[in-house]
Amino acid sequence: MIDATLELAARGGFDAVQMRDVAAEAGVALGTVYRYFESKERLLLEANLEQVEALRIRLSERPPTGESAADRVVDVLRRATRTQTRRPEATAAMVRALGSARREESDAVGRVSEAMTAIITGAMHDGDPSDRDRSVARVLSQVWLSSLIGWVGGVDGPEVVGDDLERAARMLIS
Amino acid sequence: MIDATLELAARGGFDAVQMRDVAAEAGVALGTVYRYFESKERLLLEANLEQVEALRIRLSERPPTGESAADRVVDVLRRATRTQTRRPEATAAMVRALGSARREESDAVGRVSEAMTAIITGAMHDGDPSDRDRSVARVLSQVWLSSLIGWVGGVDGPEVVGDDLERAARMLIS
DNA sequence: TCCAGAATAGGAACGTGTTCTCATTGCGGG
DNA sequence: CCCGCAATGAGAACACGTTCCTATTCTGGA
Repeated sequence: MIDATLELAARGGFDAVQMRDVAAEAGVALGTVYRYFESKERLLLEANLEQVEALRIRLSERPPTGESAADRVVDVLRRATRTQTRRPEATAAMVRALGSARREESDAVGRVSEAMTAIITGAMHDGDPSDRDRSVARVLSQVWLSSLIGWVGGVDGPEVVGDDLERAARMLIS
Repeated sequence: MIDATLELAARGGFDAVQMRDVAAEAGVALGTVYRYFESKERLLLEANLEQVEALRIRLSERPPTGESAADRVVDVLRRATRTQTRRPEATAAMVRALGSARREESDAVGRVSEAMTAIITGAMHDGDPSDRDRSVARVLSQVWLSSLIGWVGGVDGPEVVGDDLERAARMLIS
């Protein structure tokens, strides 16, 4: 079902992910989709979580390059952003699910946000992150989300996401 | 119509703002609402813009206190956050509209975002903001949005919004 | 005052997320 | 093998955002 979701999302964004179509594409009944995902938002959030986890795995295989912590963080964020802006419709669908989540999906939103923060702290240096590291990473993940919202909402162009993140990272990481 | 929207939003959040009810509460027909607001999101965004502008006016009447730029920015952000967390349902409705906006509403989202950024630069010091000021203010407005999303989505408590903003402001403003 | 055109009221209708019902299928224990 | 029960299929039904249509009301200019 998540594969079907990603497929439909990649094709036409949030609106193209219609629960009846997800069911049909996955070869199950509509009720079965709702048996495992309580809402369309949750379905997209779980799909998003899978993508973020995949990114984390890719990063562990090919760690970021760069001398300083700031360079490594920027490298990670730019790579992530490039991946996301390459599949605009799918990203837009998942970002919209993130931005319009209700309380029922707070756990899924929290997991996505934690995964993004962990990716950033992981790029800073080996070992446990300090409190300040965590604060910086949290801010960067917030900039990340807001910037993506601005992009999928048509306010900014896709290059703005990476630029926003780089500027923020360089200001925050001495 | 915007008053009716705010009234309904304050009562029950995003889901309580039903276009038929907005029309009834405002004493107009449903088609009339759609004549002036092309979608529910736009209606909520215009309502949000009104609130943000009202905040800007309040701030110009009672400017932020504080010796340093950082203190003044924190003061402004905390006051704004307190206003927002006092009306949780109404804020949740407007934040959800911000987070799920489509391209058609990009102008409204852009205006809200610019207004928030202007509020922050205005708190820093008199006169024109420098490029760095603008960058800092943009990051803070992005943290603001993401943090509100986390709060209305039930991921974080209301106090986290102000704390996030204060931490970010103190890290960014020397 | 009267007319043309815009604005509005009132409400039907459509699409899609969500819920619900009921029949059918698949499965583990007797 | 058969029963009980959970999972699923299939689809109807409902709610609400959105669109559309028609009759009525309002408004500004001749």
